[in-house]
Amino acid sequence: MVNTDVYSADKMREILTAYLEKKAFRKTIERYTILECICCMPGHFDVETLRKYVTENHFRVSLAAVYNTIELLMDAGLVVRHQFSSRTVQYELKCAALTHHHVICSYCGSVSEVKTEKVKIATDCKIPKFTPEYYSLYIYGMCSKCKFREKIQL
Amino acid sequence: MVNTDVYSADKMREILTAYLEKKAFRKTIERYTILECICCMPGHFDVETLRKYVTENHFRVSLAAVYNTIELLMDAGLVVRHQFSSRTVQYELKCAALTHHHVICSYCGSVSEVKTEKVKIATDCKIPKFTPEYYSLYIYGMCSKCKFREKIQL
DNA sequence: TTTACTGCAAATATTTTGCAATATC
DNA sequence: GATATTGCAAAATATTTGCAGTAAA
Repeated sequence: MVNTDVYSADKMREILTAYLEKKAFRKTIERYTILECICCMPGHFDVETLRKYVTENHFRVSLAAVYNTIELLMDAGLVVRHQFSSRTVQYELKCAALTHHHVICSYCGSVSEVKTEKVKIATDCKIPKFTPEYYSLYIYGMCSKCKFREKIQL
Repeated sequence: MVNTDVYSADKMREILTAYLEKKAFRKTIERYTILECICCMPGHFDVETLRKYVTENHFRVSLAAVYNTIELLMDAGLVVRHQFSSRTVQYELKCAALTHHHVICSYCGSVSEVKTEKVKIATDCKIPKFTPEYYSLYIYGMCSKCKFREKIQL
């Protein structure tokens, strides 16, 4: 059973600390600040938006540090990556991502969400030689706007 | 109910033709050749590999045409995009993708597959204002190799 | 004949890397 | 004090675009 609670910023800081200690990585201000900022950002974000947010609200960080840190936070299990369309890579707090799946309109590219409880994923067989930790489901289709647009053009 | 048959190359050519006619796009040799080549390629492929394959086996196509055509084939519902890791965008025939979900090791990045029938996805509620057409499920976790590696290091 | 599509090369966007400076351990 | 991590800028990579030429309708 996967835990779908949204963690507090405190809890996440603890997880990051435990991860850094286990891996013997350094506890830099940048790493904690970037995590802090991610916790403050609502929903999805991209690298540029995150960097702007950090820089404006706290202090200057280099692009390299942002990329490094996101990679590290993904490895620590705190952040996940999404690629909804070819252009933009987006990220999201993993504990937030666990609460919903993504619903993507193939026609206009709009992204919405559906609560995890409303979708059941059941693996009949255990996957051989694999221990699942996280399911990421993307539901593609046509949103009502595009459906309407299609209708009136016929 | 989603059709999970793997189409023949003929069937796909027909689908492409119907799509091009409906949209009043032109039937260029490049479009048919690229689709043909995709049908010959086993499993996933990236833009560069596809282009190399087309060029080596048939005739020279520009990168721009490859990008254009992949975009078009995705719109036609013949091809889907995957992004398993940050580096590589991969594509796959949609009718092939429908037969399996992707199982990705978060630690070493290896990608394997699990048959669609072995995983049940059930939406309890209809998704409001949305018509689903295609489900894409990524199962992240730890493969046996990484599990073993982790074990012997403890 | 018209113009959508291609090829080519340049432009843009995104991500990574090398190296010196800095901060953590 | 040793060195992992940062900042910066340059390099590498991936994708898009402008324009002239070609070919589909």
